[in-house]
Amino acid sequence: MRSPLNVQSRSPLLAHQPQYVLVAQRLIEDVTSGRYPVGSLLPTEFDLCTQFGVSRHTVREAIRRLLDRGLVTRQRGIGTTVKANRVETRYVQTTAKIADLPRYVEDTLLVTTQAEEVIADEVLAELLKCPPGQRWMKVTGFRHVNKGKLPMALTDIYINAAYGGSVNSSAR
Amino acid sequence: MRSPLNVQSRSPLLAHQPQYVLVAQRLIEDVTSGRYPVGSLLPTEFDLCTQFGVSRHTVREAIRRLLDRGLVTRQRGIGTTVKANRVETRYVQTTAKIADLPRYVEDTLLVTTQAEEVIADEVLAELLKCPPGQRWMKVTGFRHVNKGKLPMALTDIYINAAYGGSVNSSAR
DNA sequence: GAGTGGTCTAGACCACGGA
DNA sequence: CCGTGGTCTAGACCACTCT
Repeated sequence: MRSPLNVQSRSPLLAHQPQYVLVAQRLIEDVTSGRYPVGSLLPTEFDLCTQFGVSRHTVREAIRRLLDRGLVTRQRGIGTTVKANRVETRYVQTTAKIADLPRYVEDTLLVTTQAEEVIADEVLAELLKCPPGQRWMKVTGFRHVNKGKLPMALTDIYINAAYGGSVNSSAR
Repeated sequence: MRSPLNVQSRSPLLAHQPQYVLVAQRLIEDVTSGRYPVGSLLPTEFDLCTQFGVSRHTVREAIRRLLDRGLVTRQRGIGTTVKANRVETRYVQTTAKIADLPRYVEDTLLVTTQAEEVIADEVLAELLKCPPGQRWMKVTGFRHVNKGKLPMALTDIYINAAYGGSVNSSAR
């Protein structure tokens, strides 16, 4: 194996990190450092198992974290392809809870600053859990608490183009 | 077990759905139909294993789908709590907000170089879409992958003073 | 056919919350 | 204490891609 994972100090003061997080950190480091350039293939699951000395389940759990962050995509029979070499801070992932939207709208106000149509590339497709190539309306804005005094968060909302018309009005 | 999962037709024309998708469909159906109301607990993993006649891994993979859709949350020692009774796939909201920082911090390290309170001048007010004169906490730092070898990004975080108190401590 | 990732099982131990 | 979900192992078979 490449080098044993840091089994973190037993000190109860230090937060315990699961192995798959440690593996993910190493892999993210390798991707962002250019060891695995964009377009290249990551080592196979089997290779990573022996490199890190962990089971396949742990390796897959680690790679899932890279997948969630849009760093890689995977294809059966092919491998794991690097798609990006940095984590986009803006894309903090919170999946759709349309049920929360009414409550959101009650308490907060979205001030739209930008709205444009985008085509989902592979990274965005993974983020949105949709097939690549799909059309989405991307709305950017600041979310304010209630009467719009204090901006609380910067928000990107992706609306499937097929339904964009109805939401467009609500965003205004 | 409650009832055997439909082992889908062997017809090659029908798309094969993995078991954890079928389990997830059943659970989503149970949540949206009100069998498990918002606020209630889902059966335990062990119960679901016997109900559906699948392994724990498959059950967990199914529940992960509900988790991704924001239908439930989970707590060790407690159980799986229903948080919403509607699933909506058309809208995906990604938000960069304070509450999401810890998850991001798992894999990266923010080395704070400066933290100060600023008063928004006209330029900053335009950037932040706020009235001039508002108080903000400005945190500047380098974001590193893992042990801080290569800075990945230079980050300026503006935190509205009204929310700055809790974040101030975590940033240092 | 060989190699890849996708699914699935049957076990194990741990960390946490509540009685 | 017990039961919960969280992590992890070792193994298996399958679907897919490429040669």
